[in-house]
Amino acid sequence: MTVTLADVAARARVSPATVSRVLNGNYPVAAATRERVLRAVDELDYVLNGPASALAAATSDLVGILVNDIADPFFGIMAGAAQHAMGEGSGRAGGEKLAVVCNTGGSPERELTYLTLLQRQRAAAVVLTGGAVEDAVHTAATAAKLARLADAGTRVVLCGRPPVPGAGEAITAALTFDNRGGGRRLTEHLLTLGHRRIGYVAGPAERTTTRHRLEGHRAAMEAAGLGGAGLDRLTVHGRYDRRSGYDATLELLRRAPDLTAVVAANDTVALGACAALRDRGLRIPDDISVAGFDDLPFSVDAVPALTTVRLPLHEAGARAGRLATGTEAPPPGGVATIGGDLVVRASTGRPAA
Amino acid sequence: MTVTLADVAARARVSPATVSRVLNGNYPVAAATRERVLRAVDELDYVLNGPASALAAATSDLVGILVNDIADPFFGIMAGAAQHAMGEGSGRAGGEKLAVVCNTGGSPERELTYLTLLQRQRAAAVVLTGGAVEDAVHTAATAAKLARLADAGTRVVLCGRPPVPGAGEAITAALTFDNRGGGRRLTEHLLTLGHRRIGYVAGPAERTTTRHRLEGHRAAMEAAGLGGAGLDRLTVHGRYDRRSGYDATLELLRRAPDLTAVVAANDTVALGACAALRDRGLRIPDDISVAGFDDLPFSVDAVPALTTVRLPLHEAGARAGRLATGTEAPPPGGVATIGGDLVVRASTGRPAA
DNA sequence: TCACCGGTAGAAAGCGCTTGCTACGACGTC
DNA sequence: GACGTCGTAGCAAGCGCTTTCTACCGGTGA
Repeated sequence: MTVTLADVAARARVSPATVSRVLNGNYPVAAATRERVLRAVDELDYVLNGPASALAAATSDLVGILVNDIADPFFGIMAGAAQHAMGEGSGRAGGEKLAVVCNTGGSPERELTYLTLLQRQRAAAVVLTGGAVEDAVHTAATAAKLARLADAGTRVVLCGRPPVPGAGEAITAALTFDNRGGGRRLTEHLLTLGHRRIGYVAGPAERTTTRHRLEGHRAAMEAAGLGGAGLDRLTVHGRYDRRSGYDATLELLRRAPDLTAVVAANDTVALGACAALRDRGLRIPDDISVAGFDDLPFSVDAVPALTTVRLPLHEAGARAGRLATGTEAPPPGGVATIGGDLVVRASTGRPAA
Repeated sequence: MTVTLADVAARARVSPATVSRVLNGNYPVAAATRERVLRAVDELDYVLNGPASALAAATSDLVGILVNDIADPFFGIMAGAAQHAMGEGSGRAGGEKLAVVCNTGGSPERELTYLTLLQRQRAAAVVLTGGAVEDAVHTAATAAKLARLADAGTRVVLCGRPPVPGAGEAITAALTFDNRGGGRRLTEHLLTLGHRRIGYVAGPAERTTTRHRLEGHRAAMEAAGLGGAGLDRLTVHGRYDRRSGYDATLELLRRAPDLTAVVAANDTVALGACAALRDRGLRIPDDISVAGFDDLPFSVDAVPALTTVRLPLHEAGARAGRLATGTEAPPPGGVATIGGDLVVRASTGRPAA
């Protein structure tokens, strides 16, 4: 029924070995022979059997990209860039990688499940994007899983996620965002404008990204002499989505009606915050300033346009893709920190009085 | 080095066959034996070799989901839902599907490439989402490829894409959106409000989605006696992104400064349109109305909130996922049309005068 | 002219798993 | 007490490919 290597070989009047070599292009084959084989492949519409090939060669061309939320452009952009970068990668014809993205939904269990599935497929590489959950058990489990992947020859690259504690060896390269620095600069911007009562709508408490951004914010606040217990009251945790930003902002307003600025965990949350503030009759930035993080495409279109920290998601994703295919050498020490740029737009201004 | 089935068998003091059967759970194995095998699997931290298993069984647990743009929530939502639905699917332990999403970037070539790659992996199913490119050559190539996939046993399901001409047999199920009907109702809404000079910012000319939505729009216009050649002048094609919506709207305004409403190909484009109108000093909806399509999450947050056609992306994706895993029976005739609901919000109102 | 060599192609041994078929107790039945 | 029968487990033959090792051929330098 299905066409096999042997069929092609028969048609081209060569041995299966030769066909394999033509297809893999890593062994000298006379031009005339190659030609004949290629023609047979074409005529028979032959497609290599991936599993068989993977089994025999003990390698595969599958690359997994794990994301927390596939419906979130933050991940979509990185994943798309990574996938694209891999497509470019290999020069040789059949060398296509099957770059696939797996949606963990932010669940560490699903993350582990996907890692196992990829391990099962003997994936060539795995790219983990986004913040990690900070839970000792899961961190250890993840580290162990990554270690097993690594010594099965799978390349492991982290994109926008800090190095996994205890998995140092296993990781090919880690591209981490300077969330702390970005958070600090963002709040410094607000402080410079004259704000003193600044609320913070944070992401889920147990995520690294959440913690780092919040730490940056607090560092800035403390440096301005605004530290202390009050900060906790002005921080509300939630999910990284619009709805959560909306609710958290309402809660923030309830706790401190005299806020002059709200910093959101990311742009999506900031959008929710804006909606909440508007619904409360507050004008942005006249009555209250709002700032986001990430600079997703829609942020410039928000009304008013969002002040935020731009993360080079596209570049980071592309680089992760190249790292995963081995097209690019890992940074010295395996870890590279990627900074974010403060982008000041219309959603932040001087406080009212 | 790596643990194999045989190692597990040795440790559990049974034959490899028995281990395989325990793992696959499709053959009676005595409870005590099963127990022993499972313990060995655990102790050895054994992970099945996917390629080997796929080769021997001539099936795999890979399911591919093809999307046009992974950074676009329209696709992200469907893909996420599909992936999630597959996770639920199988009751049995090892029955996890590796649902992966592949980003074609809207390129028919890449789509074909991914289909080949999935065919090579002997994927269990393939889900194609989003509109197709209407090009005779590519349509034929796609139909042929789908046919080959189908008779290699791969389930093919279409989600938000019309049936592929010439691939009827090959397709397990097609879930198509009623883009035409939605487009018509949207424009009818505008007409009812009293608009007569309505511009249309369309998507790429050669896509089915674009054509269907536009046809719906025009059907409504013609029914209102507003058909004819003028329609072409009031239609500008572009990509399905914000930037394109911005530019196209400017062009539209240039052609017909007296427009009272703009219908956009989708919500993202509508956002760009809003930005352009605002930059031209027009107020929405006082000076001009704007409508989108899809009802993506951010649409309700736009200022003003976007009037649009809600597509049940989540449900469609989930259903596609179930269809792909065989959890749900295909609709009669293999094709189901999914309607969209008109959602009237603040971005549309009566024309100025 | 002959041994040797670079360049190509083939033979065959797996890669790790699944599964049809066989084997073998332990029962139940006539 | 002999013989089906049922429930379980093992044997062994591949699945389709890669790759090592071997073989062959025409040309070359001695």
